[in-house]
Amino acid sequence: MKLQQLRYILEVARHDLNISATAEALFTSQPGISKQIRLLEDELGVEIFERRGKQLTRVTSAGKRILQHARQILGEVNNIRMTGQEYSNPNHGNLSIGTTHTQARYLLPNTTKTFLQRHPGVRLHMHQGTPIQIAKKAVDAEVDCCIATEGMEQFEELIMLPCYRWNRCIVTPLNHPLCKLKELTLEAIGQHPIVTYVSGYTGSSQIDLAFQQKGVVPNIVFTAADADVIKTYVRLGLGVGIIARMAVEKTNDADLVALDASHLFNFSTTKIGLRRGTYIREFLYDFIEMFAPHLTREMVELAMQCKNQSEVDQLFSQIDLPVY
Amino acid sequence: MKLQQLRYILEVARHDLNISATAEALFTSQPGISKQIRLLEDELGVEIFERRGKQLTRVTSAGKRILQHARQILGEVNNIRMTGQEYSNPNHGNLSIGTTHTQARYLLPNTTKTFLQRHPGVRLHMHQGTPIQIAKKAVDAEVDCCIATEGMEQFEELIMLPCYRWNRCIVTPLNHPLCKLKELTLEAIGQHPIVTYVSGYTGSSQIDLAFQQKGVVPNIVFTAADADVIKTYVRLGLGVGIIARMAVEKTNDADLVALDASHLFNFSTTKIGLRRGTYIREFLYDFIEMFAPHLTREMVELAMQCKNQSEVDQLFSQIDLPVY
DNA sequence: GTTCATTACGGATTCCGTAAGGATG
DNA sequence: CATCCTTACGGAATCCGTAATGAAC
Repeated sequence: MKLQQLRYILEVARHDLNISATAEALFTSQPGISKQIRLLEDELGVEIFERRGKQLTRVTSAGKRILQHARQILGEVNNIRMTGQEYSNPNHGNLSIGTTHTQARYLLPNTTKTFLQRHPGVRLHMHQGTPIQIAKKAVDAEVDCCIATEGMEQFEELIMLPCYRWNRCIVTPLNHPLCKLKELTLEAIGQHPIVTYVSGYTGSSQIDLAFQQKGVVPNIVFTAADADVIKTYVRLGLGVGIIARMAVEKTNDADLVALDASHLFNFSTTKIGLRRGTYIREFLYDFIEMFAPHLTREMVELAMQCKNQSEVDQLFSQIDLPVY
Repeated sequence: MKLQQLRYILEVARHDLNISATAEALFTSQPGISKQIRLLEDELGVEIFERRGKQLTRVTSAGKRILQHARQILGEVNNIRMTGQEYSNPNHGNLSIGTTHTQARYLLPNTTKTFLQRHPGVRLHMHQGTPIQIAKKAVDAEVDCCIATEGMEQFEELIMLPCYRWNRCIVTPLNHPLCKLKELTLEAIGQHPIVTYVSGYTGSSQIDLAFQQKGVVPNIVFTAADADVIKTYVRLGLGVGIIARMAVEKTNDADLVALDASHLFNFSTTKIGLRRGTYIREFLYDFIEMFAPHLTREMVELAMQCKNQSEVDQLFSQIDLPVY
């Protein structure tokens, strides 16, 4: 049994059982992969892939188990590699973080700035995308961690650490009718066209939920993936915006009015997602703690040992998260 | 990184950092191992072993971590191998069980007989030894599981599943003064020379404990590793025996009197020890359940996922064990 | 001087890429 | 006939054993 054989079967499984495509992706030849897989199957005495003629049709039952173990093995191999790097060059390396626009634009700048000053040898890579996209990248080990508010729950392999809680505000042009109300209500908001986040982004599900519970059908005329775009359309008079409170800046947004709407929507919690079994380098611990001070190395280590997310949630149930 | 390199560093660590001895044990050459280790260290950029001149003196801090991961990897590699065997030949294979004399002689015969009938393709190997010896074999994967009453607690890597509870009896020659007592007491026993188990065997610690708590100093004239030897010396009139109740047989021991002593000693619990992360083949599940019917496949799987022994103990806290 | 790890080197094996062959839809 | 896996084969790299070298106790 060779490590590459394990790598090959995993990659072939990932590429829909297409050896040619796998070979291309791995910059090697089909016959090479084909042969190694056969050799492994011969050695083990079991077929890992089911074949119809010369086509791989599906993973056998034994294959499924073997793939599971192989995944584990390659994860540990990576951990060994990381251990090597960590000790040979603790201050150098790469840190890849998947985030959404909201985090990258409004929350992370301070953290990253300090981080880069403290760790001049580390190169930081920001992968931006939808929560689901970046969660997938975390699962596939393309990024070391991901930061988002929703969409990560569906990935069993991710451990999610709560970072902070936040709520929304309504942004309107100056002198908008909504500004004159004594009390902001969903019903009142519902009478105006609304501009807000695309479904699946930045806690948008809580917005839908709140309106639904009140029996108000919001007139959402436009949705965007980030607050900057939303604010632009609010400025154009297209409607009132519902965005995260931290996405309003005093200096840049002086031409807008931000009305706090914390009483109208449930709070959302932004989380850091880490792949189970991933190696956490010293500077990643540092980054996490800088971003969310309660996520000390000790807490993160405890959380990483949890078997499922509910254990993690329990671990943090006593902690007061910062509110933005 | 190669699997053999990982195997080599583990074996060298196991052989007190002696590459020559390791080479001999693995039937290969020193230079081969030496070189592969160097190659691995070069690849990782860290020394795994500390050297004084050309001698390996100890494992570096990075090395300790790497060894940990390597252990994990080779365990999974073995699991893949076992999966292969399981599927290619579910009814054939080897089952190695480490046990003490007491189990092998008095408890296991029925189980093994039925087992061999049910699984004609499986070859059963009994490794006999002290509880500590067989626990070590389980840790080193030389046996698939071990069965003993004490001595296994000190091995973190073992998951211990309770099988049954048992207590002792006093065996004497016919017409011995102890037989005439209305009530058997430790004080009475203490007035006769005693023949019992060697320390570390078959719950001997409970015997010491009971006497100690009563303030009686037992006159132990002879100890042996098994009840058969003890009974022989009782027959010779050397003293009264304290042995496990299940070690008395009606037919063979008609020339002895067995006095129940359950009220004098704490009950002991015999357990099956399984190495954490070990692969359990179908027929091993069957063997375990035949030996201890409450240890169903489901229960064993649950127990194997426990992080520490106290979790396991909790899992079985509600279960009524058989008493012998 | 004995033990033990490293370096040097040569033979055998393994790996991997190209090219050709065969099966499927 | 286009796609895709397998077999065949040759060159390159790797592995492993023997022999020689050198450091430590």
